[in-house]
Amino acid sequence: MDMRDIAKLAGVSSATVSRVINGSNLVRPGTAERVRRVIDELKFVPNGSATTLKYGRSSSYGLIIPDITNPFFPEFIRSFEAILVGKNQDMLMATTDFHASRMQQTIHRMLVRQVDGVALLASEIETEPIETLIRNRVPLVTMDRRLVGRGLSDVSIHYVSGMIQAVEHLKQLRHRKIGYIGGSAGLTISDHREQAFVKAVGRAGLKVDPNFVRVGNYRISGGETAMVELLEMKDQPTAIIAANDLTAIGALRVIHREGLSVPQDFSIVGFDDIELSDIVYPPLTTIRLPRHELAEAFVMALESSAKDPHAVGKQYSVRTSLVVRSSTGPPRRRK
Amino acid sequence: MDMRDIAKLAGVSSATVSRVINGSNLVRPGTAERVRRVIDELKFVPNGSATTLKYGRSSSYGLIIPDITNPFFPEFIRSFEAILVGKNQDMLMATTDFHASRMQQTIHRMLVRQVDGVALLASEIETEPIETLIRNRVPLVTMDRRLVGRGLSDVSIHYVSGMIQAVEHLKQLRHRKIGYIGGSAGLTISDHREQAFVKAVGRAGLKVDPNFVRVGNYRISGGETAMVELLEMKDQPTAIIAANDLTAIGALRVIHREGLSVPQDFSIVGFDDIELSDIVYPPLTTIRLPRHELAEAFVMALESSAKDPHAVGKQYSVRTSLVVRSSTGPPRRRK
DNA sequence: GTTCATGATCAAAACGACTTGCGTAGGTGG
DNA sequence: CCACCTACGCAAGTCGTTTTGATCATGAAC
Repeated sequence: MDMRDIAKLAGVSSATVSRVINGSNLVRPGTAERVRRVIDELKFVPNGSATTLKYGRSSSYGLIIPDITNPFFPEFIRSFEAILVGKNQDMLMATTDFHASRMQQTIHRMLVRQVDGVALLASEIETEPIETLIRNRVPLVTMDRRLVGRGLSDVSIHYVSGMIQAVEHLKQLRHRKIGYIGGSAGLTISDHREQAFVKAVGRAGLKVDPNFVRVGNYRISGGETAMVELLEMKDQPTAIIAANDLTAIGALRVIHREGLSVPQDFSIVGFDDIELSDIVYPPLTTIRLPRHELAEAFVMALESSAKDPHAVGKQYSVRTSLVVRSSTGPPRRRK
Repeated sequence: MDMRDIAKLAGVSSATVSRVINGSNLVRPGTAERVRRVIDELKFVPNGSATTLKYGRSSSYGLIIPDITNPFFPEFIRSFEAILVGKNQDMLMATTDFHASRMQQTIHRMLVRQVDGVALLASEIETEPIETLIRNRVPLVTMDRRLVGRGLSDVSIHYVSGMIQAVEHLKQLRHRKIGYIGGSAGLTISDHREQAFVKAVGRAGLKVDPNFVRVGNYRISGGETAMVELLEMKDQPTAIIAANDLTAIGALRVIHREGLSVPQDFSIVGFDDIELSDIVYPPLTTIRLPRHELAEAFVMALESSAKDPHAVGKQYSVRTSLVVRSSTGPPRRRK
C-alpha cells in the first residue's frame, strides 16, 4: 500500500495526498478531509525511507554512549528521548563499550542511516571518527571536548562550580586532607574533572597531596581498587572526592568491608547525582550534573547545526552544584 | 557522492561497483581491488534509505521498553545490542514511560522506519498496537504474553522454577509466613509473577496469607509503600519475596529506616538480579532472570520471523534460578 | 459571454542503490 | 580460425515520496 493507492481511493493524485500529509495549505478543506478519512481507514503509514531518500534528512539523531550500564546514561537518555519525541525526531542509540572498533562501526552505521546529527557522549573520543562525520556533513555535538568548528558543537560541563562547593563544604567540616579518585587515565574528560579538583582545592587555600590522587575507571571496581590503595597508606586523606558516583560507591563498599564507617572515618563525595546515590547507605553527598539540562543543551546544539550544517557550532555549558546528603561529616580526631 | 561517482573514478560502471560491494563473483579480483580502493579513499558510505526503499527491509529492529531507568533494561539492552551488532542490524529504541499514547506514537515511528521486527518488553501491552504491527506485516516478539500467531512470537519467563527454589530456600530456613510484594496491578506480567509465587508456596506445603500479598509498582517507591503497610500489621510475615529487585530494595530501605535489620527481622528475596542487588546492603538474595539468554531468545525470535513474516511464531522460554546472598537467613524467634 | 485571475490538482521527474538482460571486448581452447 | 567463455558496460526499470511546471476549473470582472 502506498500513497498512490490512497490517492486513487480518495479520487485525487498522489501529490495532493502528499500535501495533505505535510499540511500544505494548497488543498481545499473538503478534499483534505476526504483524503484523511481514507488514510485513517486503511491505516496508511508513509514509507520513511522514501522520504529520507528524497529529502536527504531522516528526522533522526544518533546518540553514542560508552556504557549504558552506568546509570548516568539511562537517566540522560530518558530526557534526551523525551525531548526528541516532542520534536518528531527518532533516536538511534549505540554503545561503544569503550572499544574504538565499535566506535568506527557505530559511526558508519549512523552515516548509512543518514542521521541528521550525532550526539557523542563517549569518552574515548578520537579524531578519526569525528573527521569522518564532519567530512560527511553530519553535525556533531561532543561532550566536554571544548572544541567547536564547522558543524561541530560542544557541551561542556562546568565542573569547577560544583567542585568548589564540594571542597568548601569539606573545608568547613574541618577537612584538610582531601583525596581524589579519578576516571580512566588518558581521557580528556577525566583530565577536566581532575583539573577542576586541583583548582578548587587551590582556591580553598589547601594543598593537593599527589599521593591522595588516584585513578579509577568510572565504575564501582575502579573505586574499590583505588580505595584499597588509599587504605594501605600510612598517611591518609580524611575526605575523598570521586570522579563519579559509581567510583564513590566502590570506595564506600571497601570502607564498609574494612569495618570502617562513613562519614566518621572518611567523608565521601560523588559526582553525577545518579538516582542510586540517594539509595546507597549512607546516601551520598555528590556534585549534581543535571541530566535534563544536559540533554536540552545537546538537542539545542543538534537542531541548530542540523538547520545549517555549514555554520560553525557553538559552545554550550552546563553548571554543576553540590547536593549534601549523609556521606560527609566532620573528620574523626585520629592520631 | 553516490555509487556512480565511485564507478567513474574507478573506471567501471555502477553495476560493477554494486557487484563489488555485495561480493558477487562476477568481478575480476584486480578490478574489485581497484574499486575497493576508491571506496576507501573517498570514504564512500552507501545511502541506506535507497537500499531500504528498494528492498523493503531496513536491517533494523525496534525495541520498546517501559522505563530505561529500571536497571534491568540497560542490562538487557547491552546484550541485545551486542548481538545485533554482530549481525549488522541496528536497534531503534523507544521507551513508553508507561503511557499508552507514547506506545502508539512509538509503534507508528517504527512502521515509518520500516523496521524488520519489534521486540516489545513494555508491560502495558494492549491489543491495539499489536494489531497495528501485525496488520503491517511487522514481526512482533512479546515478553511473557504467552500468545503466538502469524508473525507473533513470545518469550516467556519461567518464573516458577526460580520461585520454587526461593520458597524452598526460605522454608529450609524455617520461614512459614512468606509475604509477597507484586508489580503494578492489572498487568498480565504481574499476574504471572504472583501466580508463580502462589504456586510455589502451595507446592512447598505452606499457605498464602492474602494479607501478606501487596502490590507495588516495580520501583523502589512501590516497595517502600508496601513494606510500610506490612509493618503496620499486627501479624507479620517473616520473609518477603518481591516482584523485582527495585521493589525489594524499597522494602529494605523501610526496614532499615525503622531500625530493624535484614535478615534478622525480615528475610528479603528480590527478582531479576540486577547489578545493584549485589551492591546494596545486605547484598540481595534474588531470583536471577538471565538477561543475556533473554536477549538471545528475542533476537532468535525476531530473526526467524523476519525471514518469513507469514509463518506462525514460536513460544520461547527462559528459566530463572535463585541466587543466594545475604538478605535471607533464619527468622528471629519473636513473640 | 468572453477573458483573466486564482486556486486546486495533476503528471512527471528526481532522490540513490540495486538488478537484469543483453551486448561486446578480450582471451582461451580446440 | 572459429567457438566459447569471462568480465564487464550499458541502459532501463524498481522502490515510494516529494516537488515542479503545467493544466484545469471556478468564479469574478468587464
